[in-house]
Amino acid sequence: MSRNVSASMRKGAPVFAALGDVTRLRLLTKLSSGGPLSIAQLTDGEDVTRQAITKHLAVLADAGLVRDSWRGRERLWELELAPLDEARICLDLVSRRWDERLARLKALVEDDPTP
Amino acid sequence: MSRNVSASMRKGAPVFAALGDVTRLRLLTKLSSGGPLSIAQLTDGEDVTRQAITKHLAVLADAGLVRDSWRGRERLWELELAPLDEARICLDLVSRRWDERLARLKALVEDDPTP
DNA sequence: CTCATACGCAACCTCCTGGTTGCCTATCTA
DNA sequence: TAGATAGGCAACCAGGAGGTTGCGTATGAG
Repeated sequence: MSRNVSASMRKGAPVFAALGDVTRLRLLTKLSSGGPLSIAQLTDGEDVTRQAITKHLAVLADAGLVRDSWRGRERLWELELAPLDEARICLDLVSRRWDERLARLKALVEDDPTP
Repeated sequence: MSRNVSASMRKGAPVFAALGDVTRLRLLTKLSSGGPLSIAQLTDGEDVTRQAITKHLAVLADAGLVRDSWRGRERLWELELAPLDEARICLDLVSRRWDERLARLKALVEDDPTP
C-alpha cells in the first residue's frame, strides 16, 4: 500500500485542481501564517469581491484544504494540512517512478556487457 | 530567496492547474515509468479520443511538465521533473509557515507565565 | 434603538475546458 | 504503389469556473 497509484491520483487530483489558482493559493498562504481569518479579512487586499472569495473558499473546503467555524457574525476559516500531504505523496509517487526507471535503464546499460 | 512566497505561487499555480485532472495525472504516471511514449500509446487504455489526449498533452507541455520530440511520423512525449519540484516547494512553503505559526503560538503560551 | 458590519443566496454573464467529429497530410509497410 | 497508421487542424458544443450585482438577514457597536 501507499503504492496504489490510481488511488493516490484520485485523491490528489481534486487537491491540485483547488491549488491551481493564484487567488486560492494566496488565501492559503494568508491562512498558513494568519490564524483563523474571517471572510472580510481574507478579502482585504485581494482585488476581487467578497463573493468571489467566498466561492474560492468553498472550492478549498471541498478539497478539504480549509475548515470553517462561526464566531458571532463572523465565519472563520482555518487551514487543514492533510490534503497538502496527500498532494505531496502524489508528486513523490511520480518522481520516484521516474527515478526508478532511470536506475533500471542505467543498470541495463552498465551491468550487461552484451551476452 | 526561495522564501519569496508570491513568486513561488506564481510558478506553482499553473503546474497545480495542469495536475488537477485525473486523465492528465494518469498520463504523467504512464510517462514516469514508460519511457518516451507516442500519442497513440498514451491514448491506449484511456476512454477518450486521441484528440482529447493531444489537448491534455498540450496543457502539460504549457506547464513544462512534458517535452516532445518527433521520430518519423510519431510524436514522442517525455516527462520533465523540474516543475514537479517547483510544486513541491510551493507546498512546503505553506506547510512550513503553518508549522512556524504553531511553534510561535506554543512559545507564547509556554514561555509567558503572565507578566 | 439605530446603523454599520459580516455574511448568505440567487441570478446573471463571459470565457475557458474538456470533449467530440470531420477532414487532411505525412510516413511506414505489404 | 496502395493501404494502413500517426498525427495535425478547425469547427463545434455543453458545461463549469470565476466573477459581478442586487437584495435580504443576523450580529455587533454607538
